[in-house]
Amino acid sequence: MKKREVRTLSEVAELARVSESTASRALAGSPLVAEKTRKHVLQIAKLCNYVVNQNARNLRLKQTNVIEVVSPVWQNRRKTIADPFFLELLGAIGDNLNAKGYDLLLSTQPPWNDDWQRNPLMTGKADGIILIGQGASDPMIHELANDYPQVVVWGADIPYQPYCVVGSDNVEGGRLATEHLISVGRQSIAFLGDIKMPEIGHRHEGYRKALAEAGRPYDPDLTFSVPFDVGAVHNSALELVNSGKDFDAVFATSDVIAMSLISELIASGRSVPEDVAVVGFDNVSSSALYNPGLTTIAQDMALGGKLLVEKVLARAAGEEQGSTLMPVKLIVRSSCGVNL
Amino acid sequence: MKKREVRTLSEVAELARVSESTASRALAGSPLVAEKTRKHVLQIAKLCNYVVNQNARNLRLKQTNVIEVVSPVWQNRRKTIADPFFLELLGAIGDNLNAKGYDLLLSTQPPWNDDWQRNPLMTGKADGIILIGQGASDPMIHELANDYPQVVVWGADIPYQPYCVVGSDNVEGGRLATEHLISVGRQSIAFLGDIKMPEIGHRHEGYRKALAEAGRPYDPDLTFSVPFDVGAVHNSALELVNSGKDFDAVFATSDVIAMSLISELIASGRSVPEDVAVVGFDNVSSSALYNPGLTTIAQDMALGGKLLVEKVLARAAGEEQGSTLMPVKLIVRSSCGVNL
DNA sequence: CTGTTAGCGCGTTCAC
DNA sequence: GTGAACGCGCTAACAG
Repeated sequence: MKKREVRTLSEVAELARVSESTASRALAGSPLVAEKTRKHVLQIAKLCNYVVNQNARNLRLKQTNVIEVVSPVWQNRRKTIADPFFLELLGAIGDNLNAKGYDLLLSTQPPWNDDWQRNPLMTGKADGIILIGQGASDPMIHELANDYPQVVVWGADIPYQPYCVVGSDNVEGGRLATEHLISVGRQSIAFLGDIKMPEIGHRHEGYRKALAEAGRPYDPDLTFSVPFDVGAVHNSALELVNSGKDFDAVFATSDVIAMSLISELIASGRSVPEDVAVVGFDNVSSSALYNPGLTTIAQDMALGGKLLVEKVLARAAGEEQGSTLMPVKLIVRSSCGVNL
Repeated sequence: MKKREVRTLSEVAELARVSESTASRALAGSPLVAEKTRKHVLQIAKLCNYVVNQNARNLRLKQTNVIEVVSPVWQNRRKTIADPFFLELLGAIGDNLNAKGYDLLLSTQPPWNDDWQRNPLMTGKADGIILIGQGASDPMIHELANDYPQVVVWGADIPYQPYCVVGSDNVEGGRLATEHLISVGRQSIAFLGDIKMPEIGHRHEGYRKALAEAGRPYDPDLTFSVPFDVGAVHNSALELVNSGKDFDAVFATSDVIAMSLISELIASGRSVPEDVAVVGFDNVSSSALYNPGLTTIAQDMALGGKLLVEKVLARAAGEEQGSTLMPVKLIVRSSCGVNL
């Protein structure tokens, strides 16, 4: 079994009887080196299992080839349902980063914690940051993006905040969901989600828009605001279920929330979709496996990951990059019954 | 708005009218520096928003404060259901790493790809590696762990492979699941899962053990082996559903597989738990939200993350660390009906 | 084409 | 207590 001891460039150079520079050039595939000596150096390097020390290389090159991904969701992980949506988006980001030769540093803490010591751009740990979700930290993001252009966020495009964001067309998503519920003959449609979060706020806008388009009145009592926290999701679903309100449909603003709601509905003796139709949001992979199959609004996570990576790398390279709103799609399954 | 320009230690030293060494010592909190000058340097540093460059620091210290987490699951992500189980374990790992001041480098590629160039231990990118899952790459893991002790894997403890693994007692889990199905009065219990994967193999052992303990015969035709790949999960669930085999219970080896199966069962007109009882594995958070609530075997992901981190850091520090088998627990919900 | 020199930003000997 | 010098491992500028 060959030992994989880490060696230094100078050792390789010595063994190959060339200078460090030539060894370096050979390894980097520089055209400034003779084909013969290049082959020689490469062979020696392979022989002693040499690999360049990225740390030293990065120090010299003043770059890192690392992008940090931060999920505020994680800040209160213990209270939070591990939403598969995040994993799917993370996967897409990882794939795209990898394809471009970048590493992914995953952080559970926002960059502005510990008096900005956590900021990987300041500590030289990363070349850029992808922030997942804005929530309440929008002002901090604003400040961060103001100092560092190489920041991109996944979330809602808030007009007066001029940082680069990639996200779905949440207004249209909300509209589509609600429109579908209306088209399927439902009369009283409730809304379940934390409208203080920008993305959810937009979905609520779409909800009201669809109502208006159909000439329906908007009843504020049918909007149930729920923080993204497992106890609260549960409580709000319960609150809605036990509200005594008369509703025959619910637009739940995430698939996980929809599932939580449906399980409560069923526990309370109501059936889905017969008694109440439900549409979710995200098109998480398990929504197809749910019983009943969840009708939902699909976000294109693959495209999202691609765009986030493209933009953050472009910005790290000094280019300008604007925000992008991605189209959404209605996926019809069984949780709303059939068209009447 | 204050600019957060990255400055160097020598600049801070100059501004503080001390040498680089003293500045370095002051920032590191060394006792070799006078309290007065320490305060002074710190103030200057704060004033110009100085943060030490970790890259340079690490190069000097020959360490990285980074642990790489690799999930082979990701190698074929496009075909794979984003299993929430992974996200929950990842979260636990991240929390523990963070608490110890370590960063988490997430990799979609195993360290032995690209002729070992991906190995973060060789490139100086990380101090240790946590591998999630063994699957078919067991020989490569074996070789890797042989060269580098600072590797820990989540999976099944295969006796003849002497690397450090943390995992659940899968045999006992399989036994508990099957025993429950028996105790609930089921006669013909099928097994659904890819027994070529070590962990699933152990669960299958437990399945047979419970059967034997109850004096039941083992019918190989009731074991349906399914690769962890979305199409195949679906196909195998379908295969099982349409097999014509006479079964009134299924032990599905993950919650996601269980959900997929149940949705097929229902589509085929059978009801759960009345016609067939199902128990899953993992106790993923959404299993409580499923309809019907999924009876399952809980793995302690929080403990798992804690142990993985403790062991990898200990090993990176040169200490010995053996494998750990964690206890599992049966969580009874509605998918098996009530005890007869 | 190749070797010599210098320095990325920091921590740590060793003198004073 | 403090400063000067050195080197972590590598790449880029400059000669030749």
